[in-house]
Amino acid sequence: MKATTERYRTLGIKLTPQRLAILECLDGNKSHPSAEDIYKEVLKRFPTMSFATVYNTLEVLREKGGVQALTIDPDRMRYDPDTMGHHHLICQRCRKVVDVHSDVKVDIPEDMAHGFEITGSHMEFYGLCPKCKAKED
Amino acid sequence: MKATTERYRTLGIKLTPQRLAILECLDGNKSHPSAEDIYKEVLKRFPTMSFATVYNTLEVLREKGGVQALTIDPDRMRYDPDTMGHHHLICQRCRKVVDVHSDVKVDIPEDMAHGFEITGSHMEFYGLCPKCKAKED
DNA sequence: GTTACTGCAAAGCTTTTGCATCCCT
DNA sequence: AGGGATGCAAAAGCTTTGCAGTAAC
Repeated sequence: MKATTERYRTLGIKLTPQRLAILECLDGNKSHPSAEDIYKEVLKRFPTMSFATVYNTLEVLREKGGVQALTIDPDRMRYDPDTMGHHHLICQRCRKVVDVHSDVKVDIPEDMAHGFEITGSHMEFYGLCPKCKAKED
Repeated sequence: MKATTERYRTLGIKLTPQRLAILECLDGNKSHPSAEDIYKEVLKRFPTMSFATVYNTLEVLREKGGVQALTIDPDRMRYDPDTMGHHHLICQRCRKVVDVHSDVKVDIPEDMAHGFEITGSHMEFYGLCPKCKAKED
């Protein structure tokens, strides 16, 4: 059994060919794809694939912790199969997103937490990616 | 002349009663309102106010640096008149957003920048606000 | 056999745009 | 006076939903 299938099962959801294709598309994907990116990719293998199935599956995966929804793009949701804590570099010109795995522990002082019970954190670094920086001149 | 009016002029945009109302609504506003929040608020004083005017004005203000657009809410854009670098606490249940002004310098090691030219950063802390934490039990 | 997923289409929301009119400078 | 903003409505883009048929368990 493929590793992807195995991991899928551990999520405790019904396994379908479409869902398997979506998970394989996400597997190790560092491009932070949008739902449409995933749809287009999976469409190559499943010409009858529905957009609704992509959204439904992503929502289920998100609930089960199989994918992380990122709000880093003003225009659309982005998805990240890497659900371990990490941060992101975002190109403000072309919207490219790159992972930043940092050991730096991000903590907030107790007196600034305003009574919140903090469960996670995320750092975003904005700037220009190498390609867009080159075009700038 | 009111301080708000004065600051508005320094942005170099045409001053209208509607725009003034929007800026006054934003002035010192710590609630990180959505466009609709602002629309509803301004509607009280300008019953003929158009949604398009709110969006147009927010876009102009954003370009001129008079307001910051936040992508911290999956459902809608949020706006923040505080354009000085600061971070946010976000309640994942009710979407309440609270400012975090921290002196902690947020920097990324050169070797993790992936060639990006970094122009800014933003930290998000997720969790439950006091009210939602109380309901949790 | 049941449960629940798929696919299609339509609807829902937020945000944008076109255009005629009006108003600030 | 002229350029730009307003207001209205319609459109656009992303995402969700209802439903009948179908596949996974």
